[in-house]
Amino acid sequence: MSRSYHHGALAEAMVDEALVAVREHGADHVSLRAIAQALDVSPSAAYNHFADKDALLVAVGQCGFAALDARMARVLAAHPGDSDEAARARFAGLGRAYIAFAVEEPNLFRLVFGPLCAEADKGPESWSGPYVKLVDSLDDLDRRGLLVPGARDGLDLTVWGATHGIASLIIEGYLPREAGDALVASIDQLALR
Amino acid sequence: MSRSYHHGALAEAMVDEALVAVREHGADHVSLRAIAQALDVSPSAAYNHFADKDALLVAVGQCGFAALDARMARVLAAHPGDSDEAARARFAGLGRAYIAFAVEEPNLFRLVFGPLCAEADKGPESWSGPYVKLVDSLDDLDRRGLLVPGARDGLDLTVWGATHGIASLIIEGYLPREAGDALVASIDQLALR
DNA sequence: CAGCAAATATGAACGTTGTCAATATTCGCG
DNA sequence: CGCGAATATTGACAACGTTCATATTTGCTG
Repeated sequence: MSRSYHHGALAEAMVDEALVAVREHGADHVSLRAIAQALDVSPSAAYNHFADKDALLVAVGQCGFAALDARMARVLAAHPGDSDEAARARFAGLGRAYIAFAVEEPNLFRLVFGPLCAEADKGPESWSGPYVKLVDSLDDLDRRGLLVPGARDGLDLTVWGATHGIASLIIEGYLPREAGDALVASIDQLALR
Repeated sequence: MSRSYHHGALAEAMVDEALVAVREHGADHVSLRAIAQALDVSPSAAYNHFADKDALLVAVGQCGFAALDARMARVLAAHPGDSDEAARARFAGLGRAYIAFAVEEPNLFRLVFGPLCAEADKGPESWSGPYVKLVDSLDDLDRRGLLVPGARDGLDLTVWGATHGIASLIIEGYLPREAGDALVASIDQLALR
């Protein structure tokens, strides 16, 4: 036989394969059977590791979430230091990274923030990654007195919302890619000094 | 026979039925066959009026878009007058209406701004409705000198993005419903004076 | 080392779905 | 009336998610 009866690590292999399929064709238009076939495995083999096709997609979404978090972490690492300049660069970079992720991986972005994955892990606990990075960055700016007075309240909401919204609108074709930079500039102009 | 062989106005009837189904179960989880059955019509009858199942969903999305536009128009009509107060109320009301639509009709909102409908009518031409209402409102505030100096540039982007993003994040469960009001307050605080 | 239970994969099957081709029915116009 | 265009039907097809009974493999325990 070409392969051993047992695949060995089917769960992870299926997530990897599904990840590729999602990035290429979107979470809809992904077939469990096709993924199984690509892995030389019976279609029903998946049900030993995932309750559902949706469960597999949720696992893919968690990978996507991790990728977004890693991208934002990389930005923070790229602008270290205690200077005001660095703090500004970190803040702007976080927003740009968020939008860049959406633009480069729109199907993954849609899955991560779609109804399917949102049901799975709601609440900002598992959301600790990107969310606290934004909050920390804003706190940092605030501590340095770089924020417009009185602007801190609700600013995380506004910034996250604006970033997420612009990212969504760009990848759906409602706004051009340059809108990302314009958004960052506008937020800087509104909230920073 | 219960009804004539010809249904007469199948296209509109199918859109109406599909609209209900989308609002209840989401654009995914909508079956063309089920809609046809609800209308006592053969499954393939739809293909005389729509190229695709997707085409039908796009038509539903256009209804949803019209509903959003109508909601925003109603807000403008509810706060007439030339006063600064009215202008502020119109601006805040537009944002609240956008978010309220998303909260009350999340499945419709997702369809309207999803990849399916976005492909159909991209560009702000057909988008004239809600988008120009926002732009006009901002221009109005600017003309009255109610905007923070220098804030007008890119503010439509930021406001639309923030509103859209908050709406999305609320209906996916990442943010509580109150975030809508907080967002409006935060924008007022940042951009208005 | 033997053997047994748990884990894992298979195959066939079911019901459902979107879609198409061929056919039938109806409508409106000459 | 009759004929073409519009509209609906029937039947079929392939693909899908899912389940069940079965087969194979692994790893632990005696």
